[in-house]
Amino acid sequence: MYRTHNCGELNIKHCNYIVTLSGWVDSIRLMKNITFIDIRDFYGITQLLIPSIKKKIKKEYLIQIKGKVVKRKSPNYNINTGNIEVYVNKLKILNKSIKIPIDIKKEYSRNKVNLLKYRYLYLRNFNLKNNLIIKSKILNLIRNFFIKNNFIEIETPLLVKSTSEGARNFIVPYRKKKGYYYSLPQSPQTFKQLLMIGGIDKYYQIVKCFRDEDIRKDRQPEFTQLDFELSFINRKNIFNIIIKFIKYLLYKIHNIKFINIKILSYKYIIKKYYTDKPDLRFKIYEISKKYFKYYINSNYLNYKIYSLILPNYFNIIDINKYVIINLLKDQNNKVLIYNYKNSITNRLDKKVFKNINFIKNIIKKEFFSKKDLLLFLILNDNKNYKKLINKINNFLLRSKYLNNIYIPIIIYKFPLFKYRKGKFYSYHHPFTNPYNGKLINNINKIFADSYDLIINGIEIGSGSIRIDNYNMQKKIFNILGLSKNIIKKEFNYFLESLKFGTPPHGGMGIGIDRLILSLFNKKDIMDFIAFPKNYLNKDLMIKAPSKIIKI
RNA sequence: GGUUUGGUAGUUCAAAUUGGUUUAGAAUACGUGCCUGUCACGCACGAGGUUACGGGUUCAAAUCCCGUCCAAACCGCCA
Repeated sequence: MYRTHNCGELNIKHCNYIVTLSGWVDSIRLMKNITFIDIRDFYGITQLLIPSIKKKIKKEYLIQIKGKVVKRKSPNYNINTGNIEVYVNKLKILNKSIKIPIDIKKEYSRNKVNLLKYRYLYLRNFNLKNNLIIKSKILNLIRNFFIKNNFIEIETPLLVKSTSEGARNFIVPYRKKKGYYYSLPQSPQTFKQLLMIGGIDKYYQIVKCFRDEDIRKDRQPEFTQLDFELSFINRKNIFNIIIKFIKYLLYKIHNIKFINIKILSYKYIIKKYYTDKPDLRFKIYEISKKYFKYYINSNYLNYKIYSLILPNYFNIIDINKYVIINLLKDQNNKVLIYNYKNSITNRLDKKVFKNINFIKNIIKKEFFSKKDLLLFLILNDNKNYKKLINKINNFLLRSKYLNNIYIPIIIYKFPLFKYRKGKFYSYHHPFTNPYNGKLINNINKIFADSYDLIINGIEIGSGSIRIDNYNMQKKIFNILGLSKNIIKKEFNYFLESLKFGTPPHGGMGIGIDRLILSLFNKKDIMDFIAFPKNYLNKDLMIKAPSKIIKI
């Protein structure tokens, strides 16, 4: 027997037990007549006490010991097993280790070669290991949620057909006929729609997807997606499921019971935040010059004025210090602070503003609660004001007060197409239904029945109500400029399928790694993948891609 | 595909102002020894470098130039 207990479970209750433990040597503290060894396994660290050590033990040796659990003279409160130690009387080396090329305990900056090359060693790192545990738990929660809601998990093929639409495909040569290829799927899109046509009412799948594009901090060439699709639903039905799902996760993970998920149109979002993935944990935006003549005094016409809404979870004293110190470096800049109270008592800085309604309006529309604050940042219109705003923005984003705040948004009513280089492209994908099921002549003004889920500025997933009508699908392909030949070769099977009584259906794909990033306020997708690829889409550990060795 | 930055002990990083005798350092890891209570143990000593590789310029190259390889960030791309 290799062990009676693991290295993370022994405590004061186990005193006088004779135990056997196996694990890696985490650290050695050697003295003349006494030696301490920290032994580590998946579950934790236990201190061993060895009166006289005879064997040569080095770091990362795998050892097995037998001994008695005793109370420590001086406890270490930093670890779970800190009250006890094991008085060793048998020690066996199970496997030796050479000097290791990375420092397991260290937190490295991103993407060091050795972290990827010796990824199996860095998996022994406490944080990385914990991240993988988190991911496993979340996958479990996801499955629970969908099973509870009567979805069934169905696998779709990974060897599929290459299409000219969308991201580049990874291709796989076909052995039986030269010049023919499979492609790895970018998503199970058409397959899940075919499942709906096949009468599978509610489907979900946790599935690998592949996109041959360059990576970013939140992007890998192969990634895991939560994919789901349902029949006989409309947009609102799906929003309800998304809301229920996010609430479920936040409750199970962070014990957050009340959360307000906003549903906003694309038009509104873009107009207001100039981005389709805003982070609403605080709001900072420039007040458009067109309002100036009504609301701003003429002395300030040449200034840039930003409004900054700070919800009550910020510590205003900290923010004050930073924002004001930064802004007032240049004496011409100015900061004005309003809360709910002094805006209704009509406090007005007459030097700057003409009209209190301006301020009241912002407060009415933008405040989450009456404890929020509205700051006006009145900036000299020199070249540095953008840098300053950026700095403040970054400062707020890094703030510890944001750590447990989640503001999910569902954005809907995207454009159906985007026009680029003389061609129309699908904004979402070519199977998306138009917003009210009808096309109009002005293609630029057609909206889509599609939606994105954003949490704290991270795009978690997107989906749509799909086209369930043969003619509509054909029209969309035509607008996209797909030739008859391409339609026939790439999508014939799909078009055909729409002729057989297709149910109304829709769904969504959610990037699981990004979901985790947003739920844990993390930035780097690699931290949640056991064996990630580097910036050239290479695996430095197994050295892939590689030439094929012919035997 | 484009732009930019970088490659120095096993590892993480410095310095070496414009080429000039620098001992190319530190921390950590490693080795040897000392230490009865450590827990990031401590202390002493030691070993460790063809400055990524190849070529060029020069009396002289870590430093300047060219090429190759490797790495990082951003843009493009991600229907």
